[in-house]
Amino acid sequence: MSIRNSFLALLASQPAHGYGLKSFFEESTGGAWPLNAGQVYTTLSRLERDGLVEAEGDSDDRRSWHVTEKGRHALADWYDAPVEDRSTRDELVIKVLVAVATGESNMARVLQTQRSATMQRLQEYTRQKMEADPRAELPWVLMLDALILRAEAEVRWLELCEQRLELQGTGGDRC
Amino acid sequence: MSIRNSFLALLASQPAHGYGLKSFFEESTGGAWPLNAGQVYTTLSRLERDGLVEAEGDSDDRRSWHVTEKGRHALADWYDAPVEDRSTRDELVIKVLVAVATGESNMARVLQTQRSATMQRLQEYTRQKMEADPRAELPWVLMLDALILRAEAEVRWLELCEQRLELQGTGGDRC
DNA sequence: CGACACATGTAACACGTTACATGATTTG
DNA sequence: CAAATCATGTAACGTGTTACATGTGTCG
Repeated sequence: MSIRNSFLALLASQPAHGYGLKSFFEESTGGAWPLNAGQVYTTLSRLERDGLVEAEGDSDDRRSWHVTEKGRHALADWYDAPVEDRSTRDELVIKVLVAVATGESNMARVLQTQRSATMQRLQEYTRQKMEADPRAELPWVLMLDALILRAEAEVRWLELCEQRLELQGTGGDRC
Repeated sequence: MSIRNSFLALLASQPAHGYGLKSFFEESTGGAWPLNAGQVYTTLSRLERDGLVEAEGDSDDRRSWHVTEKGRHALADWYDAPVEDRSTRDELVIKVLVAVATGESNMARVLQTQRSATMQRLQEYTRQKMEADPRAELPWVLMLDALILRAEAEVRWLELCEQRLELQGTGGDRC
């Protein structure tokens, strides 16, 4: 629902045409979620189908979209309700749990591979955060904050898994 | 790909029929990801279509599935490659960033609503973790670890957002 | 002129999800 | 006997994603 509702949010603040929504969405996410141009229009079609947005000019060239009253309600609902916990569907968690459940022989390697990758990402995010200007690139900085905190949590979880499974990490990739 | 690959993982450790896969998957995830029965068979059809699994008995009653050589490769690929970072698509992150980008007036409320909800979850997870037996319910305990670490990271991020946006949290829902 | 941003759209697909229909077997 | 569990499947749908086709305007 992220793209859908994001479009709703922009259109509630001001009408826009498809391409504008694309730019807005990508800027909002600090460029971390690039959209395929086509996706903009499939998403708009679905919003229109559900009566949440309407097109202003029927012209072929630049259709201007605006939110309906129903759309405003849907947006308010989005903002009002806290996002549900989707961690139970997280691919990494599932992968590790399934590996445990099947008695996967390379358990230790799976955990270490992931930990290395996540720590490398962590370094890269941290580097980028130092280079970023919080005033000029607020979305990107907020995104980096999220990315970093998530990655840290992931590393901690992987270490916890190693402990609980009584696996000895090599420690070689710790820094 | 989680369900798909989880099925592959079980079938690589031993052949099974559809219902068995369902039970296995739900036990592996500590019951945190319940499957609709139908989903098992749609997933198996897709795996079969892609040549990753095959059905043993053509009987109507209890078809036994096993993994193919190609399926074993696919599984190895899954285990070998670290899971990509999907945090950039996280609904909460997007929601907050979009709210910031549109100058949403109720920014503070959105953040606080979410923080309250997440902290409540956190409490509930912590309570359940205390009640759980790590030896008898390892999957569920590992899942709870993940849930807790994620929730903690989420709370920290929300607080960081408040700071960066120079919003004063009420602090009333801190405990 | 050529590259790039602007601008719109269709068709097809991926995975996950639900509702629904059906029946056998086990257990209280 | 009734309820729960075991067991299989289909049809339809949701969001997100890609590949593809098409064309205008602008700037170096």
